Amino acid sequence: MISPLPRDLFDPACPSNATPFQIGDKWAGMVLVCLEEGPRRFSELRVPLHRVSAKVLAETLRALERDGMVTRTAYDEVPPRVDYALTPLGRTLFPAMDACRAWAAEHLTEVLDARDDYARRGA
Amino acid sequence: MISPLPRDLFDPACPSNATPFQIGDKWAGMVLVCLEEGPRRFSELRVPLHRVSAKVLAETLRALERDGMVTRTAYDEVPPRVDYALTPLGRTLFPAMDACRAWAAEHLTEVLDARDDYARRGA
DNA sequence: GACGTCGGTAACTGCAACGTAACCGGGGCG
DNA sequence: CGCCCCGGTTACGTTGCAGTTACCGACGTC
Repeated sequence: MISPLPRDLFDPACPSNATPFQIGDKWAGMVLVCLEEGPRRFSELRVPLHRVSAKVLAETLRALERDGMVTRTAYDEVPPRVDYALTPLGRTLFPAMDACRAWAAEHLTEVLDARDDYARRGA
Repeated sequence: MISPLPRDLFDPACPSNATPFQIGDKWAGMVLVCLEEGPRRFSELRVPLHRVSAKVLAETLRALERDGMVTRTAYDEVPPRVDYALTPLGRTLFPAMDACRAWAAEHLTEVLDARDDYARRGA
């Protein structure tokens, strides 16, 4: 067991949930963040990503595997076990992702204020 | 007239077209890039963004205006004239966008190779 | 009077994303 | 026997995004 994933990515206070950037599809960025500290099993990923159905998580993981961002390792055991880990290529995404998340953390309130102003002007 | 927009953003060689990142929606990032050098009219934006329908471009611009990224200025003239310009907040996005585009420029071939490998393993 | 310009909007259509629920194998366990 | 475990797959329905087409007003031009 590596360290737990303490963050709730769906917390409205979490900038990653409000970033205007996305990686690939809607969930791929969050999956990469969940893998940052080490390999995870399918069902471990489902805990922090509880808003994602198994189907969509499986599709997201296969897309990331296809693009060389993660590796999928199946162990021939009972009960079956599979884990997913970042590749070196996947790790190269973090600087860019961090820049996006930093932008969101810094400017989120400005965006929300702009939306309020816009709504009031329309009203 | 400011300088023209020479790049074809849909050129397969253009990394911005292959970035796994998006800003907001599918087109917003490209619109911001097109506005980087100065204000543009609606129909000027349609030239480099010729793959976007007028409807979607209008929706994208309104979303960016709502979020305080661009300003819309309508001149009461005949024929009507409207232009769009980046706000200071919109300009703050460029460092993060540049990080994303740099990632794509650097790693695009690796992603394409990974896809080829994946397709061959599946075949 | 017909047509073009500019910056859109409205209505319709198709399709991809996403969610839900059921089901799978192959063993362990009560 | 019957049910649980894990890591999914399959079928099916809904939602929302994107594209196409047609149309608008107010004026200039042929």
